[in-house]
Formats: sequence, structure tokens, C-alpha cells
Amino acid sequence: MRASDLAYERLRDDILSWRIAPGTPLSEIELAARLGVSRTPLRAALARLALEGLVDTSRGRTGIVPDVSAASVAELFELREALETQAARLAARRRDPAVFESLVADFARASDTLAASGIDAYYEVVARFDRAIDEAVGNPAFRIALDGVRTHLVRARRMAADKPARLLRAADEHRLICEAIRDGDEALASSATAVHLRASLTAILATLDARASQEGIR
Amino acid sequence: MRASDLAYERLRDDILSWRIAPGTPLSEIELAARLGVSRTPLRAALARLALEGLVDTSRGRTGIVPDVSAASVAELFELREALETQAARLAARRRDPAVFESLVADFARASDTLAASGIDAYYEVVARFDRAIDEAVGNPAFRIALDGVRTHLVRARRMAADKPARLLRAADEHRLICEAIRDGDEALASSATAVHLRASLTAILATLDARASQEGIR
DNA sequence: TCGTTCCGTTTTGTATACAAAACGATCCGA
DNA sequence: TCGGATCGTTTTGTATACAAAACGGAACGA
Repeated sequence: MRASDLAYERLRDDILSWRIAPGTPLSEIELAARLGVSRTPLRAALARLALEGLVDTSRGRTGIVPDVSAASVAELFELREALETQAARLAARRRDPAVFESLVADFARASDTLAASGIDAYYEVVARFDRAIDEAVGNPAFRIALDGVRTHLVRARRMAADKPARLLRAADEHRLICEAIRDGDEALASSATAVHLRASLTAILATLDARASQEGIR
Repeated sequence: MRASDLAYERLRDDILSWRIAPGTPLSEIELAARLGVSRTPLRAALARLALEGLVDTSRGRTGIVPDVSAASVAELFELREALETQAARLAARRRDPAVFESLVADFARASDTLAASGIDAYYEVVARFDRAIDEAVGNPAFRIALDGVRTHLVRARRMAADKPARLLRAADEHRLICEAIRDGDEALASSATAVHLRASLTAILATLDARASQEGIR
């Protein structure tokens, strides 16, 4: 594996998992030393992250990790709604029914999965759902656009720290989407996706607000 | 200006204007010599272009300019429809009516503009339309996504070499979109955008087909 | 006390040298 | 004649050295 890829993946992982806090200056020299690569491949990694929006180079010379504000999450979801409602519509048009039938069952079992195997097991099912959508849409450019949005979503989700009650509702919403796609009902798939995204956004913003006021009390 | 930015802009311009033909191997050494920079900033430029999809690094080690196929254009328009129909909807919700009233007049005059000042003057109006949409939407993440799609569209459009008859129809379609946005009619703005995109795609694919069969005859 | 300017330090931007890997051509064998 | 392997050449990937620019602090003046 190339050193630049290694640096990219490590940095990306650090940012998405909040190991690097927003606002932290990303010094090339320091990071290169920490990751054990020279500055040249590290610069390439930083450039990739900057183009993905995970590093903000607009302020000053040194890149920093942008913070996750309520406004930025709301903007992200506006873009996400544009992409995912259309993706659901296209998926319903071109899907393999068996794939989504299987996902319907997975989401119906979500309560058990969550209780037995924890939150990561649930997110694994969601990841499978995303991959099924990508495959059904069958459009590389569309997939890349969706991936970009999902990347940023990971950060927002980790911050919001989804509560089990919300996850159970989300599983139900996902099940509805899968049923619509399985049945080839484009309009319903699109609408059900919109419903899910609005509910998710509301939940995340509520968590963010609660956290913000908690920080304020301190 | 940084050498890497210079190399990026020059290369990007060369690719978008078809001065570099699809399939051409992008040798770092040769390009660095031609642009008068060293390989380090040139590599950064190539990396940026690769992430934008203007350079394909998936095949072999040397990057090449991807070609514009009918399939890739159709895929691009699927993504474009997802973004622009939603952008039109959001723009209708938040617009400054005066801005789009002015654009309505511009597109109504398009026939004269085209006859008097040529095709570039018409595309300048379209660029103003795009900027008005961006401003009305007011969502940085959305704007970045739209910019990415528009970049690829430039290549497809240059290849298709729009005919005046099509441009006049396109101006009419744009006028309809602007009227809907001006009036705050979200549903109509979205639908009118979908109509315009489908017509544009059909025109581009027809030109591509004609060119393909012409190449076949040779 | 506040603002401004200058200088030292740090950090980024660029160039070049070297190492590694991949592609292509040629030669050998079946 | 065709397939495959090996070697040479070319190209990329990485490291390091140097130049330039920007930030921060201190000192000076108002």
C-alpha cells in the first residue's frame, strides 16, 4: 500500500471518529512524524481530505478540521435529500426484488439485532442497505456523490450518538423504503426516503441542541 | 499564485476544451516540462483532477482523460436531475424575485443575444442563471455538488456542439424555470427543470449518435 | 494603555535526487 | 508460430533540502 493512502485512511478515520477534534491545526510536520511517512505523501492525503470537505484550508495556511454545527448538518441533509430520494426512485425502477426482500427481513429483525449484537451490528445492516441502493442505481457518478454525503454523515451521527428509541424508528422507516423498492413503487420509495431523512435530521438536531445547552451550562 | 494552482487550472482548461483528447496518457514528467513546474506541484494538480473525475487513474499507473460516452452522459444527467430539480425547488422557496425577474427578461432576449453576440454570450447568461440558483439555495455543500456536475457538463456540451435551434428552445425552457422561481412555485420550478434536463439530454445524445455513426463511416 | 511595526520562528511550497514498481520488448522454448 | 518469462527502460512514489511566506511576539512610539 502506498504511504499516501495509508496516511489518508488513518487521518480520515481519526477525523470521522472525532479522535481529532474540530479546530485542531493539522501541521504537516507533526502528522508526518506521527504517521511515520514523509511530508510528500502526507500532503497528498491532506489534499484529498480537503477536497472531500473533511479538512478546511480556507482559513489561514494550516488546515483545520471543520466543526459540525446545526446549520452545516441541516445543509448536508438538504443535499442528502436531493440525492437519496432520487436514488430510491431509481433503485425501485431497477432493483433485484430478492435483495430488498432480504433487507426487509433484516430491518424487521432490527430490534433483536440491536439487543443481541449492539449498535454496530445495526449500522452494518444500514451499510448493506446503502450498498444495495448503489448496486440497484447502477450509476458510478451517483454513487460517488452519495458516498461524499455519507462520509460527512458519519461525523454528524457520531456526535448525535443515536438513542435506541430513535434507531428502532429508523429501522421501521428503512423497512418501509425497502418494501417500496422491492415492489417497484418509485413514488413511495422516494417519499418514504424523504420521511426518513426528515425524522433523522430532527433527531440529530435535537441531540445537538441538547448538547449545546449542556455545554453552555458548564 | 501557487505553481500547483497554475498547473491545475491549465490542465483543467485543456481537458474541458478538448485540447487534451480522451485516452491521452498524462505523463508527469512531460506535463511538468510543458507547464514549467516541477513534478511535485504537478502531482497535486493531477490528484485534484482525479478526484473531480477529470482524470482516470483506475487503469494502469498513468492517468488518462476519460472519454465521453453516451452512457456516461446519461449517468451524469441522472445525477444532475437529482440535484437541479431539488435546487430549483429550494431556490423558489428562498429567491429574491427581482433577480429572477431580470433573468426572465434575459432569456426572453436570448434570440437577439445569440444573433448579435454569438454563442458565448448566451452561455454567459446561463452562467448567470447558475450563479443565481446557487445564491438563492444558499447551501455551500449543495453548491459544491452542483459545481462538480456542471464541470463534467462542459465537456459533454462542447462535444455535442449545440445547434442554434436547440439553444433557442433551451432559452425558453430556462425562461419557464425562472418564472416559476420568481413566483415561488416550487413544484413548477422543479418540474420545469426536469423537462429542460430531459430535452437537453435528448439533444446531446442525438448529436453523439450522429457523430458516432459519422466516425463509423470514415 | 493601545496600536503598530519589525524581526525571529515556524510552517508551507517547490525542486530535485533516489528507490521501487510497472510496462514493454525481446528472446527462448515448445 | 505462439506463449511465456526475463531484462531493460520508463514512470511513478517517496524522502529530503531549500526557499518563501505567514504567523506570533516583543519592542517602540503615540
